[in-house]
Amino acid sequence: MNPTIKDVAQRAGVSVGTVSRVLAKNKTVNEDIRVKVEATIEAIGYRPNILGRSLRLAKTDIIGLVVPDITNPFFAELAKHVEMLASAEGYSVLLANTHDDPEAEKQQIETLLGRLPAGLILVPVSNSLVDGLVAGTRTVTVDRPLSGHALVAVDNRQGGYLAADHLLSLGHRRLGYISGPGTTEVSSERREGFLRRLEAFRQTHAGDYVAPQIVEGHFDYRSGEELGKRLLMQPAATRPTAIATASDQQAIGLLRAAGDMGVRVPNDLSIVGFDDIPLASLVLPRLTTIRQPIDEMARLALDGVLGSHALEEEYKLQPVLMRRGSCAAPSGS
Amino acid sequence: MNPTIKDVAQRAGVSVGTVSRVLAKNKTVNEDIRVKVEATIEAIGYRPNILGRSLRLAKTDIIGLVVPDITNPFFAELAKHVEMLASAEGYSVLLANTHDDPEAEKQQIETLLGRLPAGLILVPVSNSLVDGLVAGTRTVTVDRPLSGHALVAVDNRQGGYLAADHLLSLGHRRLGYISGPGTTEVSSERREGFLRRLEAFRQTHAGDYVAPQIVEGHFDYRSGEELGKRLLMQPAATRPTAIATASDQQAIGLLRAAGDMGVRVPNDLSIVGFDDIPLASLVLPRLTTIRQPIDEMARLALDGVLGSHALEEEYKLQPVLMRRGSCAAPSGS
DNA sequence: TTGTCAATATGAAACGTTTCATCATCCCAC
DNA sequence: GTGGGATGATGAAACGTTTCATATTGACAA
Repeated sequence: MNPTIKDVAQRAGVSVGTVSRVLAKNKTVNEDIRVKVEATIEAIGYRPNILGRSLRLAKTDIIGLVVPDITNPFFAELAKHVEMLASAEGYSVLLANTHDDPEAEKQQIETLLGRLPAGLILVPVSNSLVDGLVAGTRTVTVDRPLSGHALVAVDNRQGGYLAADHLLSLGHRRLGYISGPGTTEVSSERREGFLRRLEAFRQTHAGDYVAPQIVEGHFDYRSGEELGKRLLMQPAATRPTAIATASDQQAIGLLRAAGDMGVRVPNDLSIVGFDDIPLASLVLPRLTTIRQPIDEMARLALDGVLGSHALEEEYKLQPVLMRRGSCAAPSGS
Repeated sequence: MNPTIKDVAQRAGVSVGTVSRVLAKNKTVNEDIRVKVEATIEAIGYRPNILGRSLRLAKTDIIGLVVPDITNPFFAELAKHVEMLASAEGYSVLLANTHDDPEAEKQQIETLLGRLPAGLILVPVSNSLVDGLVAGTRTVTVDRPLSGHALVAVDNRQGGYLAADHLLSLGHRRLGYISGPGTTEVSSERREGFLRRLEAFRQTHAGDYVAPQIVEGHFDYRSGEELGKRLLMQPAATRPTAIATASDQQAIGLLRAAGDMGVRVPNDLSIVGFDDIPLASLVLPRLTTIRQPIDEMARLALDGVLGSHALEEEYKLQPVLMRRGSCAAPSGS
């Protein structure tokens, strides 16, 4: 088997306690001995057994990361940043997928907690608190709130607001909105922000105001495509000249629907997405979208989980509008 | 703190050894006692401490998964399947990104090995063997080979062959090929397969044969776009009527380049990708591509790592051509 | 010389399991 | 009634650390 601290101690002619203190770096240890022990460690290729240490210290160097679906580019991006930052601090990341299933989520979180992680970063799918979640582990939720826990998220209302504002200022009046599942807070906040801006517009331009057409589905490509078709299937006179979506995936699905139906973007239809996933700037046309500063979110989440200070309740970040090629003034104007 | 096995033993009036045997399920234990112990466990909410167990057993329930970039849809898909299968077997997945950097890879693998994983699933970026990697942990590489280790991969030559075959049979003669980095085996195999089919064609249709135009870059979107532009910038008379790529990301980049330059797909240009990432069937037009059976690859990799049988050297899977909308007969015909 | 203090090494306990060699019961055959 | 198997519980050791109380040493002051 691998050499243990005992082997090092024996070979270096000191006690295991001393070796341990050498390992701990900051402890006071006689220089000569330190050198000898370090040489021995090098010589026999000793690597501390992390299990022994963790058992003794009753904590691990592991961060649990629970996401609905790692295949979703937004969460993949989150995972990448979390992993980068965590490994820079000597932590490893344990990945779990919930597939948007509350039952699976509960299961996953429970086995994760069983591994005594240093902290948990969670994108929750349900509001059902897992037993012991509150008590035990430092937990930060990302993107979606979970009562009783710190949340790192973008200001979704502001995001929806920006999308509507951009389209209105380009001159669009007949707007469509492709929403995410009505049950999720994220989704309703984005929609709310969108509607709030429209409402403000109505206050000042009552005559010019047109009620938006809203459809609702999932956050994924397919849903964007289907709902997009539904909105675009109308005669040109009533069909929206611009559509905002609750996710870039939806927006890309919508792009596809538009292409299928011969609706040109941005000439006949303007589109603004949400998230700014990497692909957003690679589709044709490049997608105008509301960017979530996901690197910043990862950093805050990890700081929250690893930091020793008390957890804030909410870290709301400001989304920003990325103007690209999928929006233009309506063709009539 | 959490209740320990000692608490259970004490409360149930038995020894810790007995509780342990109850936990082990398959051991012989008196029925009454079993019931009482289980009740006690339930009553005080005892959860075995996994660190104590792992230390004693000198092994963990953790699978290390090392990929170049979790943001790449292909690896995200791999991670999803590995995680699903692993968690069904009671294992958790530790995720590490190497960013295609050999130094980072070495670092990541070393800290991973320090955690004594039950096995390692690795998409290697370099051929430098990590010390102790061979000796210690059951390791399976995926997608790319690493000498001395089991490999799960698609038959890349066959994939390239299929792509060329499809394009030839549609009537294309002036072919282009966008390759991945020449240094990677995966990339050269795909290209090789492509060229082999062309060579066979030349044998039988020497007069009809045109040498393919080959460009080389990275596997990502951007590279596909740039290299695509380079190929398409030629006058229509010499420009390829069909291009195969080494990845779907490249193909999607190429799609974008074509769109930018007013080259219509599939009318003016046929495209066939490689991988069949989820997005492939969602772009417009839907991408004809060489599919890697990634779920199967994940299953084989996990079986290899967890199974007790000796590791095979190679599991080569057969890729399959997915005919979708990005290919058509050349417009002249 | 003795006492004191600082510096630093030591040994053992503790973390929570599993396992193995013992030990206690009980039942049955003779 | 005794011997001997089964059956099943027990106690202790072991896994590899860290830490804490204790021991050792040397220097220096009184």
